[in-house]
Amino acid sequence: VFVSDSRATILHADLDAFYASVEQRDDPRLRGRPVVVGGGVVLAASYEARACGVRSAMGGGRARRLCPHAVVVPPRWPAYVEASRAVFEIFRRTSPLVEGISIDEAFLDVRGLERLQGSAVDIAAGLRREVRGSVGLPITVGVATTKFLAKVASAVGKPDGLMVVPDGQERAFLDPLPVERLWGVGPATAGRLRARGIRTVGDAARMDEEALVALLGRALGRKLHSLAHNRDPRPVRGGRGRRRSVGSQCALDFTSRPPEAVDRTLVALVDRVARRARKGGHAGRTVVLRLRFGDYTRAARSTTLRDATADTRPILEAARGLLADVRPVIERRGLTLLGVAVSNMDGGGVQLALPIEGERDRALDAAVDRVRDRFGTRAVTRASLGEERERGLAPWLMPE
DNA sequence: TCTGGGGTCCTAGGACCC
DNA sequence: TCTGGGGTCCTAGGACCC
Repeated sequence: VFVSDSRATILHADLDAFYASVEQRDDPRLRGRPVVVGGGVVLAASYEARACGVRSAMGGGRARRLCPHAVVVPPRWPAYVEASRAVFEIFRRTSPLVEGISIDEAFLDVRGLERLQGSAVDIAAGLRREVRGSVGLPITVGVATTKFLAKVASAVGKPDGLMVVPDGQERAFLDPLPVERLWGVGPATAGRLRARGIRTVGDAARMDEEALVALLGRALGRKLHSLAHNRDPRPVRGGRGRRRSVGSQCALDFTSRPPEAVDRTLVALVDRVARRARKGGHAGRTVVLRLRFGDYTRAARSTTLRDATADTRPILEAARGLLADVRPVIERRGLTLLGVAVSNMDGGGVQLALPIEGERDRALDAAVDRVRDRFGTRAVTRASLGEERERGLAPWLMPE
């Protein structure tokens, strides 16, 4: 197919059953057999295991009941990180415009590469061959005119597939799909839609935007209305997106443990979060304590500091204060999960988190993005912002 | 269905300011 | 003294995603 003038140039590339596929690649005995990665909770299930109904995020006990002959293996994080790195290298060789979404998926915009590499479909096929050939993993690629539709296409094309939605065929492709395929429709939203008889994307597309807004709220209603019509203006953005929070949590039944044990866990969590924040050059103003109680209800408590920080001590102090406030609830209901996060990394407005030592340039880049986004101007550059700050014209850009 | 760990975004109400 | 409209920030909760 020659589609050099097609607008379908966005690729969504998604590794299939990623962790499980890495395990099958590295241990030939696992090939062709149902494989479950993770014991307590299923982190990934091979397609053989999925055939028995095993899904990720499922409890390990249920998975074993559904698929008694499955091989359960513990996760090997370093192997997954290395495999991901190798695949992303191929992504970046394929297109200069790559937006990573997670460890195993990315968007690529291949517009303008046709003369060099052939049509978007050719490029997608080549990408799949190369990932299979040099990394040894199956990958599915969706090709379409928008990010959203490329993602839907890859989901429909799984596993080990190539799914193209040609320019002009978008509605025909989307309409019959269940609404759950829309990004942002989970069990709760699907239930509300179903209660109104909306089962397919086509049903949603036929609704007025106001009706969807009335049903689901402003943001979600508008978004779903747009997506159902394949309106998704988001460009593929290269580079790292700006991180909004850094957190860590630990699921554990603390009910029979003394308060000192809870505090020790808190200290360890804060230490890990602060370390990771510093390593990534992040600092935030809001400290969040996440809790799950004995009855599996959840709660979060937060407090906002005067200044952004990535230091262990102020974060720990704040977290201890929050914990003390919820102590009575914990004593009544028990505690089964404790988490700490540092968020509010941009301090609101266009203000920037305090940069950690050595992070000046990255902080300036982020400030440039932020100002451009906020004011819709391209007139600002890193040099001009840095200069403004230096001359004291915009001290809020990078408080030190 | 007996539930991990890492995140994102949205909503709503209250405090506060002009 | 009472009131309006417009805005920001903070907190809490919820839904969703991988």
